[in-house]
Amino acid sequence: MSEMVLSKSLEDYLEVIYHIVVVEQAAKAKDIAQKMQVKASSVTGALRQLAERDLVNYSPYDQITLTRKGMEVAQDVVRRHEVLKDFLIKVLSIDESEADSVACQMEHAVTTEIIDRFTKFIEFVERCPRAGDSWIKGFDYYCGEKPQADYCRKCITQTVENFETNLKSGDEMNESTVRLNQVKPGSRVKITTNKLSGVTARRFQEMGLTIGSIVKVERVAPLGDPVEIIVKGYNLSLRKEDLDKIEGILLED
Amino acid sequence: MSEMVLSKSLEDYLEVIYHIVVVEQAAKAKDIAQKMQVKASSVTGALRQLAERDLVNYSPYDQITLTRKGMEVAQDVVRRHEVLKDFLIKVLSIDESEADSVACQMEHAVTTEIIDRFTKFIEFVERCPRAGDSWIKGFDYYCGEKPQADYCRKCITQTVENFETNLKSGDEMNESTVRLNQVKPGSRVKITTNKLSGVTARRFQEMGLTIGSIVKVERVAPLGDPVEIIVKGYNLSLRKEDLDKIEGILLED
DNA sequence: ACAAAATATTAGGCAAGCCTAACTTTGCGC
DNA sequence: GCGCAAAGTTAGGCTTGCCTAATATTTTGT
Ligand SMILES: [Mn+2]
Ligand SMILES: [Mn+2]
Ligand SMILES: [Mn+2]
Ligand SMILES: [Mn+2]
Repeated sequence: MSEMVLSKSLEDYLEVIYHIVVVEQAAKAKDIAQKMQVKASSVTGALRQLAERDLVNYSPYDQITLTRKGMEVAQDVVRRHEVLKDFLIKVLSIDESEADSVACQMEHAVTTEIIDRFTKFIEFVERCPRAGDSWIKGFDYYCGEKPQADYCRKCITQTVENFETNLKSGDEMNESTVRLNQVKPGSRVKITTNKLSGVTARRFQEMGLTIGSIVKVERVAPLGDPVEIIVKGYNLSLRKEDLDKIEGILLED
Repeated sequence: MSEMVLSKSLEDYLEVIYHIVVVEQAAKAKDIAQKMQVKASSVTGALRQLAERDLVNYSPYDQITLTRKGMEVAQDVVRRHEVLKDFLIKVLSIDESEADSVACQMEHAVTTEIIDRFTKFIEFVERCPRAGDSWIKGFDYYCGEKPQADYCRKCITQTVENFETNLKSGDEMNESTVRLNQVKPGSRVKITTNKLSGVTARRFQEMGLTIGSIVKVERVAPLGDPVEIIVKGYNLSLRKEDLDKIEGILLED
């Protein structure tokens, strides 16, 4: 068993299949070929390799779906892709379609630890009162023609405003992270952290409870357990001890 | 002629050869092999391809050097590498050796425009009074165990301090960019921008006047032209009109 | 129900990049 | 100058990942 190192190409196939099966219930070779920009015969070859590694359920002329393990790996690739794309768009202001294609190449170069670091960084930029949206706008401005003095005047003004607003409101961060088990029925949360592991982690991921997904807490049973949540349109019922390991950002209604 | 799209592998060979020839005067196949972690016979194959594209001067058993074009392309690859590595180390606090190996994979995925954006961003983080070193330290802290409230108190304090210091000193940026032709003899400058193009650009690059390199202005001739500078141990004599197109950060001392 | 069209697979081939093993060339010590 | 070790090259082979062409299967329309 062990390391399961996939080639860039196979990671991309997995990614493409993932994006198909979250919409349809099974992937067609033709659609995979079209999204991968390859001929159908290349898809057959890739599917054989993925099936050999137990990442897709496949046999000739049969339905193509992801196995449990395949779903897990695919989601990991997709997460790397999305985080990098987010960084390129939100922080560097690269345009969406270029960000997407560059992210899809970079995703194969980075470890999960580096992606976590990117995630934290984006989050930090969004939430730190010294940074935030206005700071990123400042960066755009800074990238312009003769920006320095002008930018800096704005920057310092903004700094003071932020400072005063923050002190007044008592809000130290721009948004607050909560654990899912602290959330009251009716609230929505954007998932940022998932510390579950093993089988439970997999199960939840498959149910759509992934980083970045938005979850609404629906009902809490009389004894606080189980808790019913809605994610991607599905109702799920989870034990409180598991919710404890999932964090997110509380969204305004 | 036109696009000259090199494979990742050939870009890496070029990069390795570059790093050798800036120290020795010619590259040995054995050393290339060792740095590329590849057998010597693979090097021969790569050299043939690079020679075919006019990037290296090579024929069997002969000296291996970079052509003008090869030097240019190599420096472009090296720049992509260094900028990404810098970002990973300075902004995300990834450790040096991992940053290096990840950068060497990412470098093949990014365009020059994206690299420019990274460069500007690193510069912005270093120079903006709202960010700077203390902000990045804040990020490290933020990544720790239970950091939020605590971090934010520091952050806000720091913001105010920065604000006051900046207002007092009248310095709006943490460091100031100067054009090389404005620099007085004896000063050192870290190059950040090079707007030269064509043959001149190439010549200067070859002489070691690259982004990030540190240059000392030695003497200015009576009429202000030429100017003598030291870069990477070499004395160079440049015309004032060219210096005009090069910018950098003035270093203390 | 069955032919035609669409979809998928197989077979065979090619390029890139690496390898090992066998060879040639170079250059150094004596 | 000569002989030998080190360095470099060539030949041939392997894997990955793509292709085209031919074949097989499934789906669709009547
Ligand atoms: Mn990809
Ligand atoms: Mn991708
Ligand atoms: Mn590289
Ligand atoms: Mn590199």
